[in-house]
Amino acid sequence: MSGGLHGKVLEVLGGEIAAGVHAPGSVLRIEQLEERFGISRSVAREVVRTLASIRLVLGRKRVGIVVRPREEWNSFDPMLIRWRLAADRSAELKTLAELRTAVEPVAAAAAADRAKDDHAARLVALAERMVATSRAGDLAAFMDADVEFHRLILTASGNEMFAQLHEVVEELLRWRAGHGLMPVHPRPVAVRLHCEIAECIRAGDRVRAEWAMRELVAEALEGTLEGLES
Amino acid sequence: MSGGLHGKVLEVLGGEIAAGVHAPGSVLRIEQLEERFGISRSVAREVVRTLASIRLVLGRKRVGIVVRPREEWNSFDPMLIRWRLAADRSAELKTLAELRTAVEPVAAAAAADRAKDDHAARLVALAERMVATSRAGDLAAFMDADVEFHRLILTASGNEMFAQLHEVVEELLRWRAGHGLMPVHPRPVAVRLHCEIAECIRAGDRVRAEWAMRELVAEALEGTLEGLES
DNA sequence: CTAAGCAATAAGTATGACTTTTGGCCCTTC
DNA sequence: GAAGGGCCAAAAGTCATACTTATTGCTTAG
Repeated sequence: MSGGLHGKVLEVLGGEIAAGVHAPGSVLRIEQLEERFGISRSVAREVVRTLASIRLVLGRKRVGIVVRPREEWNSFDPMLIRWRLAADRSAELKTLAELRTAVEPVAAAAAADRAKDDHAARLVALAERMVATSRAGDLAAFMDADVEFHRLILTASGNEMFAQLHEVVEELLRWRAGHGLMPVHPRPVAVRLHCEIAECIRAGDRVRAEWAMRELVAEALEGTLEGLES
Repeated sequence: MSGGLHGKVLEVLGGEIAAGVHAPGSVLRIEQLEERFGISRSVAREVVRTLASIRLVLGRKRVGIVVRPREEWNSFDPMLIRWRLAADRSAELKTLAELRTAVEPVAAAAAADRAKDDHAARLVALAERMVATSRAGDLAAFMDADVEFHRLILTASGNEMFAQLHEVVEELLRWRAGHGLMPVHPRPVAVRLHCEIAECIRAGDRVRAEWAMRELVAEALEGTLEGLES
């Protein structure tokens, strides 16, 4: 991922495959990669191994490195998500927004059941901070609080898979803000819902927490889809 | 994954890490792996690269291969899911069941919007088959139809991430059946819900499809959690 | 006691040789 | 001429070794 030859080459080649430069079924050859990137066999092979673990490619003897069909790719891999955001931002954002719609309400319900007291307290505090920053028109601070709010719910859900999606939610939130599609003052209804969710989780009311979150993400999805028209 | 030295070693080492044999923060060394498994440097390094791509480990110069904390692991990776099912089946099943609860209702709604006619028709046919096999007491055939039913909805949702979860759902369905916790005849209410879902998707009624699916997965989650007591 | 520099260590990279699998070709056979 | 078996070459897979680079912890000088 970070510096190092492996990371650089991986980034380029993975990005290309994710972008569809190499059609599914087409084959790459290790030697070809060595020449193209001026790298040694070891690095080329390790890059291929990494791509194989994301299920983007499959090495077959006497054939080469074949690009697998998209539906077999491991779409949850963070690297692949990055590459696809770069390649076709709107399609990937749509997919991610829909996933968020599915997960966050259930995560909120779980958090209402399982959140520790200090987590719940922190949630309430964050909701209050959102009220304050919203009134003050401090959008940057509002966004930070929003991101942290959702991250906290996902981790407090006690479900590791939910927790892992906090990066996805953050990406969605920040993208939407960065597109000026959010009004100068966040919508009051959204702020109110955040407060309600925090309160329900603190009170252990899983049903209402889930409902409020469902309302919130429904609105957010709508907004995101509208934003994708441009 | 399959045969080959790489796959074998990966399976063992990955399984160990997932099972907690190597505590987070502990370090492995490439040379150590070479000796232990009687493999060459290349294979050892490629195994480590694969584990690194699942975010189980992180190679650091002058230190070694350090095991990352659980919350950083890529819990959606199919390999890791397998390893965790093997290591702590009930915990992982609980996590997966909860994920399913979140995703399938939204997938059903999306399918109601986007399913092609032939997919919808196939869904209705599968629901009918479930009625028939249920009446006949043919549990194996019922299970196959059930698995295919959910797989079809997830792929028809048009969301690649949802589609990818069909293996998870299949695992859950088959596990529950294989535990005799399912009555000899599937619960009539469940069969009815499958029919309703298929019909709603065919009719393009996203709201009712989502609701019916929510009922279905809620019941399934309850059943799974009960089954996990034993 | 701090900061600069040095040395040992382990991953990372490079290279070349050897092994194994497998897809295609050819040749036989019915 | 279609079907089957066996040979060959190509490409991944594996191995062994040498060399490079970054980093940590120690040592030394200020």
